[in-house]
Amino acid sequence: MSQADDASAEMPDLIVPERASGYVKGNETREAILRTALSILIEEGWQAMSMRRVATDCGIKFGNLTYHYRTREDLVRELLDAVISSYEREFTTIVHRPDLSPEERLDRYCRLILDDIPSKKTTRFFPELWALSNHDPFVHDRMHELYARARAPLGGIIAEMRPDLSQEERDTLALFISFSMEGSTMFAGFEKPIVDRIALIKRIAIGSFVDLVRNYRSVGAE
Amino acid sequence: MSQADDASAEMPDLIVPERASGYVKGNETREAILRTALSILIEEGWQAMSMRRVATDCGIKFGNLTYHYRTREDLVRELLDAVISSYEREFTTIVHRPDLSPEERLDRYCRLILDDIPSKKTTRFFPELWALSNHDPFVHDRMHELYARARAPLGGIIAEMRPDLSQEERDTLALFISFSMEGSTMFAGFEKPIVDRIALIKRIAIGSFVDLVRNYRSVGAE
DNA sequence: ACATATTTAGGTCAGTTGACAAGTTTACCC
DNA sequence: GGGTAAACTTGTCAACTGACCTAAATATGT
Repeated sequence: MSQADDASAEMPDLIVPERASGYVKGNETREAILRTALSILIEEGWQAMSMRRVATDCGIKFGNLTYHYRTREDLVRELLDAVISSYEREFTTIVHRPDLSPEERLDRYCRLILDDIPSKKTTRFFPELWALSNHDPFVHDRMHELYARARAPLGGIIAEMRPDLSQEERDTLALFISFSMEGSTMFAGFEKPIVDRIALIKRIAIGSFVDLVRNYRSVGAE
Repeated sequence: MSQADDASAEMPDLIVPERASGYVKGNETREAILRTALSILIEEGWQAMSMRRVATDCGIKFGNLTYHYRTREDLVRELLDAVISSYEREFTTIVHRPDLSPEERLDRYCRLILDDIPSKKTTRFFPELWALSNHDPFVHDRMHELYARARAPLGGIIAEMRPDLSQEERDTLALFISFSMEGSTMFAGFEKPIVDRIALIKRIAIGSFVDLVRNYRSVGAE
């Protein structure tokens, strides 16, 4: 369960779209390229991730890199897609346990996300993504697509707990819970000030979310 | 000059440390430089904010810019400090109203922050700051210093409401409320998907926070 | 008005960047 | 094994970056 340690920070999960060329070498190289690029992005940030730097760190020639990714934007797009896809997979294969009560599943969902926050990959990657999404419509759309998908199971749980609420209210509750946890990245993330208090944070957060969904009163209701 | 005018029109607040040289022209120029730099940062992101670009947009010569800020890092540091200082001032001159109940002050505090989220300056600046803080210790420390200061009044309110709690628990409650609101930036910020639901967001968030502080139970207490 | 410190202009410099255009080598299929 | 497409190498290109340096213009205190 502990994602903070080991090599997961340096060799993060990546879902690389295979190119149907019949050759395997190219796909391997592309995966190596994306892994290297992500590593640089995580370790040193956006500006350090130049094409030449990626090629050098990856151990391939610059020309070879430009063969696989003709422009830098091509590389960036596929990198973001690969990383985002890995999170999608992580979040869709969960909380499908009809034996648990909605409250228990809400607890597990939040715990899963909060457990992931302190990982180096998550702490470093998402702020870069947020910043980039402010200036790149493609990144913006792709990112919110991911968030909507990651939020979906939460919406389902809330719908079970509160069938009396409107769709909009349920969606907004899910959204609030979701971005509340995202906000912890800068404080409870990797090498952040309060990593030691993360257990208490989890207790407060999850308790608050469960209470919120259970006791939320609609605008009109009195 | 045109860019600088745009900048001053959209984000008036910027606290530029005056350099005690007796000359006023230089201070004016430095303010114009920082305003221009912030404008570029907000409009086009980090990498677009080169020294030459700042000089051009500011309407001054490149050499003049390098006179005022010998290196790019000097410029960046003073820019971040200037912007952060403006937020500090904004957040410390509030909620000093003994006539209001703690609950009301908590409400106002949260409302103040949430009202600021959709502004272009806040939506664009902070993600850049978060990303940068992951790779620059100076930015990291300065940022968390700001957050700690902005969180202080919240801690005071919570202390009034819950004198039974330990310092750590109160601090962590304040932290949770604080970063919960920060997380809304990517979703309820400027030109973000759900700006139209922001009223409901505020209702949910503030209601949830008030309930949390009121009803939070310590770990040991049963 | 003068002397002095501050501010601005102009230019040079080496280094890096991304895109591109040839080539050569390698891997795969029949 | 030979043919072909993919994978890779090598080199060039213009553009841009930040740091630096010197001289001119300007503002300030007296």
